[in-house]
Amino acid sequence: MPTDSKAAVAQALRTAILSGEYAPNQRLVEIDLCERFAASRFILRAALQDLAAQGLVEFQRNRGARVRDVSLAEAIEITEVRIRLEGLVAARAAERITMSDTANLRHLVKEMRAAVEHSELLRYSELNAQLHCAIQEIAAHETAARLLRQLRDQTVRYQFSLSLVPGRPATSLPQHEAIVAAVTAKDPEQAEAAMRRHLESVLTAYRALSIAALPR
Amino acid sequence: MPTDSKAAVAQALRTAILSGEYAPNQRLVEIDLCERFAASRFILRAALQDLAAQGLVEFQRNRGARVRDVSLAEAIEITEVRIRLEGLVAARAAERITMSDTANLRHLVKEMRAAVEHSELLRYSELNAQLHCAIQEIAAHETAARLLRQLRDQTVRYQFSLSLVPGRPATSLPQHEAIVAAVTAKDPEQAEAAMRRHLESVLTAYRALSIAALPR
DNA sequence: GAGCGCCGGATTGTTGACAATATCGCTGGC
DNA sequence: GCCAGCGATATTGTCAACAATCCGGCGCTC
Repeated sequence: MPTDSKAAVAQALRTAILSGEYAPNQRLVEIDLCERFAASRFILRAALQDLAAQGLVEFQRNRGARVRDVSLAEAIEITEVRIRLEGLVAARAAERITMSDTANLRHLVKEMRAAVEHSELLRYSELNAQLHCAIQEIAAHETAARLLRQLRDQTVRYQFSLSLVPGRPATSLPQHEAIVAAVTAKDPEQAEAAMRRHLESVLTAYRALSIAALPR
Repeated sequence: MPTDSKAAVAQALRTAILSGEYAPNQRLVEIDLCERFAASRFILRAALQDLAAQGLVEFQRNRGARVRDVSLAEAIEITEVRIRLEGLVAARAAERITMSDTANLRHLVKEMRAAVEHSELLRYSELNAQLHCAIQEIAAHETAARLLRQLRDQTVRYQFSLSLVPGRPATSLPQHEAIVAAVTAKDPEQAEAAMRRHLESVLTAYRALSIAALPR
């Protein structure tokens, strides 16, 4: 990328979008953003183009940029891809895990259990992200990690509503435990299988949402 | 994207890079490209940024763009991802295939067989791409297709050298036949497995290259 | 003769202004 | 009262010029 400030602006705008500060389909007027992020239109445009390449915003000719609205159907497609990629990552993590990694993962699981017990949904959701992230770091698979980051960004909106489905933490906690068990046992195949099972259940939850949404 | 000409320039430049007209690490001087593609620097820059987002070129601050050199290690990572994604796509294709699709796939296989018999390497390589492409179209999985296109673009260079490995077509032809057989039999699991086996063998070939390259 | 610093050309990064286009409200006709 | 056409305004798309930076060659010193 030409400039370094572009990256900073892109990152700031990304977090703003992900935090829901800009709603899907909301127009992103360049001048307003320039003011907010104290950047020139040139820089801002470059940042927008970056985010467009990552699927967070989309351009319409002569109508500028808007926050891209990913449909539930698309979220399902993305999850189907994630199942495979996170499976790969889990397998690699099982091959490469060290003892300090093991301690870290077990600690995370313990905290997740506590969060579920105390019904701290937000905390659980946060730990969930941390766990997946930690496994990705252990795997050290740059290509998969980059793609997963992108895909996850596109579905944050749904991840939130998923975590609100009653009973979701209760079903996903043991799955996470199974994943960590297989990864720490250095069993790539089991790890991949456990991760796939976990995300398959996420996929099922999405499909349920999708059916629920149909007959409004 | 702002303009439509940007997309055209990006596409032209992409094919130029993929065809090897610009070598890895070769500098892409903006003015020269402007002249060649009859575009303003503004447009050209936007196109470059696009290609950078797709991993085909990379920027170095104040030193402009150059063709990105993907290492063999990276090609291996990419293939590991492709194994999973193409597996997903094959499974989906098996679920959705129609009769006319079936005829099309079988025709492609027949041509591949002929190409192998006559030792037409280039033709076989071309048909190979067509087959994978056809399966992707049947699957109609936009998310996976987009990612695969990107990943494939990054590895074209290696795909060429792979097809020159002696005996490669002989081993990959039956694998392709197995994939088509499973997909046309509408058996998603078999299709995914067959595709994975096929790409695993590609991966093995890459690893062999990588070892051969080590002791220079 | 080798190394170091300086200068000039080449190339990229950035800006502000201008042109093109869409959006929206207004006016007038029916 | 409503719709079509039209003009004003807001916004984006593009450009050409300017500033910043890097690269290579030159001379100077030791």
